[in-house]
This record gives sequence, C-alpha cells and structure tokens, in this order.
Amino acid sequence: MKHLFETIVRNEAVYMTKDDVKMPVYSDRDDVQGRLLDAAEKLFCEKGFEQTSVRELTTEARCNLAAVNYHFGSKENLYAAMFRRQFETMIQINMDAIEEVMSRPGVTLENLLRAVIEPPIRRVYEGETNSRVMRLLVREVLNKRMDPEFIVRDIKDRMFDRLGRAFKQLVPGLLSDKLTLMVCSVDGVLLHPYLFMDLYEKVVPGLTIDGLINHMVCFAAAAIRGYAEGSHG
Amino acid sequence: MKHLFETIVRNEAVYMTKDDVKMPVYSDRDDVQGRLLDAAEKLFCEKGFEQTSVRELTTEARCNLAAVNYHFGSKENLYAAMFRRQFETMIQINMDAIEEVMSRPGVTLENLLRAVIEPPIRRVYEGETNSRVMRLLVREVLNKRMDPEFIVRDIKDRMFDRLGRAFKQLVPGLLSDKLTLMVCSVDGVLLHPYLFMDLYEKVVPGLTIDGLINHMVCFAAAAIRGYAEGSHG
DNA sequence: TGATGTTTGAAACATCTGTTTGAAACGATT
DNA sequence: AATCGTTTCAAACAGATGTTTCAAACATCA
Repeated sequence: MKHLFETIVRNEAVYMTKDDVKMPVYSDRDDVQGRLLDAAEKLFCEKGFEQTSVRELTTEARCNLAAVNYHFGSKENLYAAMFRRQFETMIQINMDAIEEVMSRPGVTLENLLRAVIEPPIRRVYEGETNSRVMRLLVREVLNKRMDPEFIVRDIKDRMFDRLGRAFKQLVPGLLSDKLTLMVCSVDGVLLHPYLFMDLYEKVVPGLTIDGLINHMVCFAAAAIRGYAEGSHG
Repeated sequence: MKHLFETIVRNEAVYMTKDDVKMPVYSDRDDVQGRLLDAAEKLFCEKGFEQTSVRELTTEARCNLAAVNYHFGSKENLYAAMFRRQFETMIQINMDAIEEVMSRPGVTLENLLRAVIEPPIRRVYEGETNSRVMRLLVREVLNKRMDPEFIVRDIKDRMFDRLGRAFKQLVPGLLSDKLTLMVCSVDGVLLHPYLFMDLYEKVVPGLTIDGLINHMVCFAAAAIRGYAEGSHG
C-alpha cells in the first residue's frame, strides 16, 4: 500500500454498508460515525495522520476504541472520508467564487484576485476548521504520502486552468504558455500567509487582515499586469 | 517537552562530551557519529522526524541500535544536531548571495531577485540534500512541532529584514511599512516551486529550469515595481 | 602486561500503535 | 416474548517504537 490516497482518488465508498442506502449524514452528530468524523476533522487537521492515534480519536468522539475499525474499516478510511469531503468543499467554494465574479459585468483583475484571495485568508485568520485542511494537504504532499496525481487532477485540472483562463480574459496581453506559471506564482503568494498566518502576526507589526488582503491583491495584480507588458517588448 | 527545537534555539551542545575538546567533524565519516549524522541528513529530510525510526537510522549508518542514544543522548538530539547545521548553512548561503550582489555597482532589482531565487531553485531541481531541509522546516512549522520563535529570529530578523532593505534601496518608491509584506510575498513566490517542484514538472508542460527562474524573477520584479508605482498615486 | 576508560553489541524493557475478538447490550421485527 | 441483525464494550493481540542494560571488545597509558 504505497499511497494512502488512492482510495480518495477513486472515490470509493468508505462506509461499511451492505446496501447503498446509508450515506454519511453530517448534520446528525448523535451517532458514533458523525462524532468520529468530527473528531477526525479536528484532530487530523491539527496534528496530521500519524500523530493522531485511534485512541485519541475515540476519546474525542466519546466512543469505544473499536468503533473506528467497525464503522470505517480502518484509520486510513476514516481519514480518507474526512479528507475528501473537506477537500471537495474547499475546491467547490473557490470554483463558485471564480464563476460568480467572472459573471459580473465590468469585472477587473483586482475583482478576480480579491474573490480568490479574500475568502480563504479570512477563513484561516478566523481559524476555521475548513481552512486547516489546506495545511494538511500541503503536509501530505511534503510527506510524499499523497498521490501526486490526486493533486494534479483536482487542483490543476480544475482550479488552476480555470484561473488561468480568467487571467487571460481580463489581461489580454498575457501569453497563453505562461498562464500556468502565473497561476502557480499567485498561488504561492496566497499560500504563504495561508500556511504561516501565525508567523505573520509575529513578524509584521500592526498587521490587519484587510491590510494583508489589500497587499496581496495589489502585489499579484501588479505582477500580472507588469508581466503582460513585459511580454510585448 | 513541548518544542523539540528549544535546544536548537539555545544552540546547546548536542554531543555528550565531558570536555569541550571534541567537536563535530563532518569530514571524518569513518566514525559512528559522522555516519549517524549522514544518515540523519538523508532520512530525516526525506521522511521527517516521526517517520524515521532509530532502527532505520542505525541500519543506514551501519552501526548498532544503541549508538544513537550513546552518542547523542536521544533521537531528538541527533535530529537537532543535524537540523541546526543544515539550517545555518542554508541561511548563510542566502545572506552571502545577497551581500555579494548588493556590492556590485549598478545592481538592479532583477539582479537581486535572481541572486535570491536562482540558487535554491537549482538546488531543489537537482535534488540536493541541502535543499530538502527547507521542506523539512516547513513541515515542522506546519506540524507545530517547531518553536515559532526559532523561525522569527533566524529567518525574519536576518534574511527578511536584509532583503527588505535591499528592495528599498533598489526601488526607492517603496513604502517602508510595506517592505516586510513584500518580502513575504516574494518568499511565497519562491517557496511554491521550492516545495512542489515535483508537481511543477507534471503540471507545466515543457518546463525548463531556466524558464522557471526567469518567470519568477520577472513576476516578482513586476510586482515590486508595480507596487511602488501604485504607492505614489 | 595489566589496568582503565571508551565504544560496541545483542538482548531485553516498557510503552505505544492499529487491529481483532467475543461477549454483552440494544432495537426492531415476527 | 423470542429471534434477528446491529452496535458497543473491555480485553487482548501482534508488532513497532525509543530507550536501557550489561557484558564483550577496544584503545590508551602506566
């Protein structure tokens, strides 16, 4: 078993149900499965996969030790179930934000950048659980425990390509073959405070969340526009 | 014991020597300590701290299991010894590169950016051991197992401040209170391919190392210059 | 050579890990 | 009430982990 996330990629069922009737119901937090998924979101996102023991999970979920293996088959399956849902949510939120802003008449590059940058930064600033899954994703990639195909397919083929097309639409001078690298660099600008928000608050005196967002939008916009002009000469 | 790296910060001796005569000699790879440090560089940087077992380390170093605890006191001390050395090396290389380029007459913003961006990107592209310690650093920060003070002191107070002053020197229009954020964003642009080089090769068709470096320099330069102009109006 | 301090080595230790087991409790249907 | 499948629970399992032990080997100096 090389890559943990092969099961995620193939989107296999993670529940040990014999009929396909039972689906994960996240609103119902009285059952053991729901509490285990809550505990998984909290603990896995905080400490990572290996650092979180089944005993911690079941203590947090106030259930028996064997419940993880009974309901999910294994610790890995519980992880995969929690991860896929969080990841899908995150991607969908971003895609919807892009579509929304691009449908507005007279949309500018700054509008698009703000739509992509502001929500995740605010989420991570407020410490939302959802935002922690992104750090977890990065950690998994760095740990080389996640199948790179997973990243390529879901992030590149969906978000990066969409964002690249939007850039080209708003800044016509951009060369098509540089779009992906452009998106990568913008992603770097976004990921940096996303990953290290704790440090930003220590390193940048008098930092406000609005000031940070404005800076990022201006920085990225200036880079893209300047890059487009440079391509001409 | 909360933070593993408190020992690193205080720069304590990690060798169990009774007299201060014995110092780590990295060139002499015939002794057990040297081989253990080599193994630590290789395995810790590849797989992280928890994922690397003492048995793997001692097998790689071709020595007995007890050698780690005998020579270094604990697995953590071995990790700290290896990490501090790699980290110091990395910072020093960057600082030297900045000083060198800034001493050149007629230095441009692009010169500075290239001096900061090119060497680490080439190192990670060629898969040098030294480059992996940066991924390890990020992993440790994300795992919250590293004392943030460590990062702040060594990276911010040395590299970030120096780079910010250099930016202001080369692009006079920049506002002083935005320098740190600017450096952070440039660091984001740099860190992105540094962390995810494997994915870049999959995601960007026809990517060359020179093309990537040129892109990053142009992107960062355009951002900084555009930002400076925007500050005026 | 003999004594001394240092280094190595195989084995054991204590603890933690994910998982399995089998009996008990539960809930619904007959 | 009796039977059924499902869920919970404490206990045990098998394996891996970092560390310790203590005797053997080694080097150094008297």
